[in-house]
Amino acid sequence: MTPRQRSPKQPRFRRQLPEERRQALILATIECLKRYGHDGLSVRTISAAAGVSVGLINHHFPNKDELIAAAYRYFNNELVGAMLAAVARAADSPRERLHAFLTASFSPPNLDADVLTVWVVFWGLYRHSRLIQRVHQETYEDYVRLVRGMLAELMTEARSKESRSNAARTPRADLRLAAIGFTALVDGLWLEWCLEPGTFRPAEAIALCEAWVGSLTRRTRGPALE
Amino acid sequence: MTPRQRSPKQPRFRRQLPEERRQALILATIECLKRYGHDGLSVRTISAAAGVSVGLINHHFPNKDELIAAAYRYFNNELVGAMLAAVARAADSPRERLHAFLTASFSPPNLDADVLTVWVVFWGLYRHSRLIQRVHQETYEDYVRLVRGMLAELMTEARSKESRSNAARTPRADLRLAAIGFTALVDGLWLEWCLEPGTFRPAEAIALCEAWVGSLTRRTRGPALE
DNA sequence: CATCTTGTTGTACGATCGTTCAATAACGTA
DNA sequence: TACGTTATTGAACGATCGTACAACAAGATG
Repeated sequence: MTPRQRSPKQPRFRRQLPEERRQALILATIECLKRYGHDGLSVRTISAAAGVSVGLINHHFPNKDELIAAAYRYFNNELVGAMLAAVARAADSPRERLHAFLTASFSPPNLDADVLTVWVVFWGLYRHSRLIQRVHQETYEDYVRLVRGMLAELMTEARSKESRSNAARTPRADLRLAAIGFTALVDGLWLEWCLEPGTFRPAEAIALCEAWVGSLTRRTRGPALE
Repeated sequence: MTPRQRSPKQPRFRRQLPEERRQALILATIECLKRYGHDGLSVRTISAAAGVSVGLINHHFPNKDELIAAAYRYFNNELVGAMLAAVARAADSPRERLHAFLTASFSPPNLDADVLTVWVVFWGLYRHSRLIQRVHQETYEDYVRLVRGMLAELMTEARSKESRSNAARTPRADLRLAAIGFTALVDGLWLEWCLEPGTFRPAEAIALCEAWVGSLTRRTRGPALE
């Protein structure tokens, strides 16, 4: 009987370093977001998921919004970090780097409906929360720089390989628009797949993106302008 | 003084037909969604925006979720209807129809950060609400059919114009992937603009989409497959 | 003008929200 | 072992949530 009875030496809880506990709460927040969407963002749900009492959140974070912003920062950094790592891991051919980027974009853990749920909730908070806006601004620029860098490599490579006569003709405006279009295509396909996974395979999404980049570099002006 | 004093014959409220009141509540719901995001979805906020007391919502709708689902249905129908109308209004050239579609997509009232806010909140509800899922399924298929129809026109036109020898070569798979890629590009650009309106102009988004479709129809296989 | 129907009001209720705070106890340190 | 620091608990608070419902009144009907 009473298998639940605590032996006298068994502590009822374990103290942790503030940094570790903060990280655990951040992970619990994201987990709740995946499981319950926006409704998962209550201190009671989060603290229960973290195996901790309600009051502890306000001991490690000034308020709930700061915890959510911290979770958003972690989530963003995780994504950008994974992308940077995937690209860095690939060979130094621009084409292979792009392929690595796309493969990472269209495979787990990124390609997951739960991940979309998390993003959507954060987007929903974006417009009315200065905190979320600031975190977005601070973390997203690394992602933009990565995309622009990859495309710039590809376009200069294609430019130098194609012809030596008009080597400097590709205008800067094309890189800007190319990055915009590429990001839109990747994000749009990712969104589409997460909303309805049955309609196409990840490999097809990668092929679509690579074909877009291909038609971009085959002719110097690309599909960016008619 | 007391300009607020009601003259004895002034009625304190006006009775309306259930259908009219329902519609007014739906419009108020969308308005609150635009203004306050997810936090605007409370019966008190909505009823205040509609100039009506709290209890009236539960008199015209079985519960709050049904009101939200009705608002989602209206919002979807409004968008799809505007798109169908814009395309129907255009001349019968497939190119012009596509242009009309893109122009409607990338101009007000669709191209609006407030509209994005509304979408994001609905997406956030999608995964955990059977009601929202059903409404989405019922209303979105018209949109998909419109896009597929436009692209099919363009591809068959390009096919017959290009060469009579291999007229029947364009595989069906290309239309499917083309529609997927096109939708992704349009939605992705739209999302990007709403999140950060300063980075590119609507006309540039339209040009990007038309260039994509152009490179799709120039060579029979298009950028869909390498 | 009296009557009836029913759209509308506004209070009340229980549940849940985020936050506060005094009490508790885990665990490093002397 | 005794002490001190502080991470942790859990009850309590006021606010707000969605819903129910009895009372009210607008407007059609006779």
